[in-house]
Amino acid sequence: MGTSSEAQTQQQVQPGSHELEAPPWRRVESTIIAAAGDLRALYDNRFGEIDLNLNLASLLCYLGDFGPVSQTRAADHLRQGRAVTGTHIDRLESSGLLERLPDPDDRRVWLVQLTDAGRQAASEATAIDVVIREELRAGISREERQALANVIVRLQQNIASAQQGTHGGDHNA
Amino acid sequence: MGTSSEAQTQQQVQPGSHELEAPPWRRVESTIIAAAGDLRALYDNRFGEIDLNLNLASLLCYLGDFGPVSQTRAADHLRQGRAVTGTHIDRLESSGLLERLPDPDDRRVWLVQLTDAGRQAASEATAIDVVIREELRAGISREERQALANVIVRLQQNIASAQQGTHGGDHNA
DNA sequence: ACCCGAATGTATGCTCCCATACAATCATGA
DNA sequence: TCATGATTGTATGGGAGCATACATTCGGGT
Repeated sequence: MGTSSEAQTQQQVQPGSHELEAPPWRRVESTIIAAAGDLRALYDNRFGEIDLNLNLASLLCYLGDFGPVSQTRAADHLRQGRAVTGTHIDRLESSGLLERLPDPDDRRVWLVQLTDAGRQAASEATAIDVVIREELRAGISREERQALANVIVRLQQNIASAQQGTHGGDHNA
Repeated sequence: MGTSSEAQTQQQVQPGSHELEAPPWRRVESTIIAAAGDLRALYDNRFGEIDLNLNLASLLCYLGDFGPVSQTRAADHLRQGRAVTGTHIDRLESSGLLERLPDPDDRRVWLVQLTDAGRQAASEATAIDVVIREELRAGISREERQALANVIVRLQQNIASAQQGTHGGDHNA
C-alpha cells in the first residue's frame, strides 16, 4: 500500500473490521475459496521471482522427484488437462529447464526430463515453498493444521459426491 | 459425465487410493487450493441450472440483501475488479435480472438494483446454496466447521502479511 | 471562477485454464 | 494381416479474471 492510487485496485484489508461476516454465504465455503485465491496469488508472486508460477513450479518439482514421465502422467498428477500441461512443458523446454526424450517403447509419447538447470530451478522452488509454509505457520499449531487438512479432505469427498449428483445439464444429446 | 470418453478429461477420483500424499507439497496449502477449485466447480455447476455461476449468483444475492449500490461498492464487496463486475452487471442486466439507475447525486455512478425477476433468481440461488451447504455438511460437525473457518481466517492473515513482504517486483518506484 | 487530484465506470490487452477436435500411434481381436 | 477402438500429444476456440489506460465527473483549494 505504498501509493494510494493502487489501493482500490488491491482491495486492501480493512485494518480493524473484517467484512467477512456480512453476506449470507460468507461461510466456510467462501472462506476456503477466498483463502485459496490468496494462497495461489502468494505462491505465484514468490515463484515469479524465479520466472515461474505455482503450476510451473509444481510441474518442475514433480519431474524432479519422479523421474522422466509422459505428459499425460504429469497432467493427471497436477490435476490439469493434457493441453495446458503441454503448453507448460513447451515453456519450460524453451527456458531450458527440461527436455523431451522420445519414448523408445511408444512413439506417441514424450518422456519429459529435467535438465541440470531444471534441477537447479526445482530446488530453488522447493526452498521458496519451504519459506512460504513457514511464514504461513505463524500462530497455527501442527494439530490445527492436521485437523484442518483432515476436515478439508472429508469436505472434498462430499464435494465429489455432490458433483456426481449434479449432471452438467446443458449437454444435450 | 455419462459417457466414458469424457472420463479422462474429468480426472475422476480413484476409488480406492487417493494420490494426494505423493508429491512434496501436497500439504495443507495445496489441499486448500484443490478443495477450493472443486468447490467453485460444484457451485458453478449447480448455479448453471439457473443460468448463473458462483460470482453472478453472489452478486445477485448481494444486491438482494443490500439495496441498490454502486458498481464499485459491489466490486469491493465481491473482492473483484471493477471492470469484471461491470461486465457481470452487463450480463445480468441483459438477462433482465437487474437495472441501472442513475445516481441523482453523482452522475458518474450507476445504482444497480434487482428487478422482480432478479429477486426471484436471487431467492432460487439462495435455495441452491442452502442445499449445497447441507450436502457438504455430511460427516462434519459444527465445531469442526467453525474450527476450520477459524484456522483459515488466521491463515489468510498470514497470507496477507506474507504478501506485503513480497512486493510484486515489477512495480518500480 | 478555475485548476488539479481523486473516483467512477468502461475498453483493451494479457494470462490462465478448460473442452473439444484432430492426426499419429498403439493394441486387441477376428 | 488388418480393421476397430483407445490413447498420446497438439491445435483451436472459448470463458473468466486482472491490470492498465482512458474519458467523465466530482471535490477542494486558491
